[in-house]
Amino acid sequence: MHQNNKLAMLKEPTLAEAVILIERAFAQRRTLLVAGNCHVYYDGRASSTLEKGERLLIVKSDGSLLIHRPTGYEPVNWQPAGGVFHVEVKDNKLEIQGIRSKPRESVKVTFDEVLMVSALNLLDAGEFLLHASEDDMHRAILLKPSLLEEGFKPISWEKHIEPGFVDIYGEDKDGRLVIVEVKRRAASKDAALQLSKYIAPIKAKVNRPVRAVLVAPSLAKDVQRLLSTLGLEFKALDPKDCASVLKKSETSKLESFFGSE
Amino acid sequence: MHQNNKLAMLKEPTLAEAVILIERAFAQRRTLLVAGNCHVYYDGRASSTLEKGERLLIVKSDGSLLIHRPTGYEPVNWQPAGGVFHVEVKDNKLEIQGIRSKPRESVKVTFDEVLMVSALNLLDAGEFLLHASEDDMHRAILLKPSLLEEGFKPISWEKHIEPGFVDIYGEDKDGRLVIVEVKRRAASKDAALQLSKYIAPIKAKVNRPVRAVLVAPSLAKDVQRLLSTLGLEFKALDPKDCASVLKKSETSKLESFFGSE
DNA sequence: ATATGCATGTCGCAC
DNA sequence: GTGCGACGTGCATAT
Repeated sequence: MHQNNKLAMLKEPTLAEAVILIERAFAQRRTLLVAGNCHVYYDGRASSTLEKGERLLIVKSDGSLLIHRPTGYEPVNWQPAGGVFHVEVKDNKLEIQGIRSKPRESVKVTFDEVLMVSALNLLDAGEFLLHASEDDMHRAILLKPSLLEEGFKPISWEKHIEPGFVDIYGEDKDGRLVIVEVKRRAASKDAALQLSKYIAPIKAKVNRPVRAVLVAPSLAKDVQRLLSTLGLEFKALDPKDCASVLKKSETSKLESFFGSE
Repeated sequence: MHQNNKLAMLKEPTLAEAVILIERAFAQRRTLLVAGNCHVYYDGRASSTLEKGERLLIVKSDGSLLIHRPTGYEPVNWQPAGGVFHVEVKDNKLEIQGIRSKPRESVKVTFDEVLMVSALNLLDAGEFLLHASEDDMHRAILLKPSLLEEGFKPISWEKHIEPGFVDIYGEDKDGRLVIVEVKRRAASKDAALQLSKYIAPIKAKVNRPVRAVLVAPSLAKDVQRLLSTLGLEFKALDPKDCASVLKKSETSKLESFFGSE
């Protein structure tokens, strides 16, 4: 077995050899990888069985568990963080079981052959930044309301109006109220209906003209017609363009602080 | 390097050694694992950066890609199946890039240190079976309508009624129409609203009493009140109980075929 | 090809 | 703790 502070690994170990390394990986909270021939049972919110085949099992230091088949983006079985684990050799098979409470569920993986075991001590404090989320779109519109239309003045955002929250709430150049629903993907029928359900309650409260605008990069097939039926408007806006607006704003803030050259 | 038909792996290889194995893994469509210190850029539907840290990269034979940090169920970056990959050593760093079309996007992983590389030839034809989906609930009710209520007679399912599809559609023991919306989790406000929007169109068409029943294991906090407001009913039903009903039905079919002993 | 809705969704955030 | 909505959601299915 190769082993040092960062990495311990076994190639085609016996089950007895594997179980020792796996136990130590659990005890020391390493990232554990086990590749081999196994079957899997899951029971919890639903239940599933996976017949024998070769897969990769990953158990992370926070107690999350993933079982990956050789194809597919998604794990075939999994457990979110917080599981506790048990490993043993029984009937000449290596059993790894992860149990989670709230909700109560368990995954049992039974290997009859292990290709590889690896215990990794991964250190990762790197920052992760994502741009062009729906939240970026909100912020871009608040920062530069003309993205929606000239003369738009935001009043509030994430405002709670029964029956839910309105993304952005403002008034147009003629003083009419504007309700804005933002989507980072092509707006579906559902988005239009969601927006429409706010109109009546708000009209009832404010007693002045109310407009409702759906903001999204595009509209799904038949949503255009639905919009006119429901009396909604549409404004095309791309999430990545919003991210640029925010970035440019950061840059110009820096420029105003440090000078632009 | 350890190597055979199923498994090739390198512990703490030089970048030059790593690149050779990685290229071969791509060429032979192996499942590739690379653990090491890296940073990641993503650009496509959105964009992201991940600063340096130790992670596990997985590239599967179908061209899906996952980057896993040492904690968290979800990959921090990823690419669904269909990507094409390129690897090279540049500026004394190992770069692996995955590119996907439709939508156009790419993930670039740059390692400055590699802890481990592994290329696995995983064979997996095992069948996967899941029980207790929403679809199982539909089927259980159709098979045994008394799960909903005594005297219920299903007429159709997944019936298209503007503005969408009704899960199950039937009539009760008194001949009233019943619209059923099924949820496998606690029913939310949204589920109630979704169901309610079918009532008016259907009433307009059939000109006889219409009931609407929400079927779910439980109700979210304030949904009870909303139900009375909207004139909806609730029937508690657990997805796993539905799965048992289906399983028992399978068993009894087998029994009627083979005899129960 | 596009649109619609489920998912063992997961995750974060507000109440 | 529970509810609610976003997600680079992914994915299957129906049109």
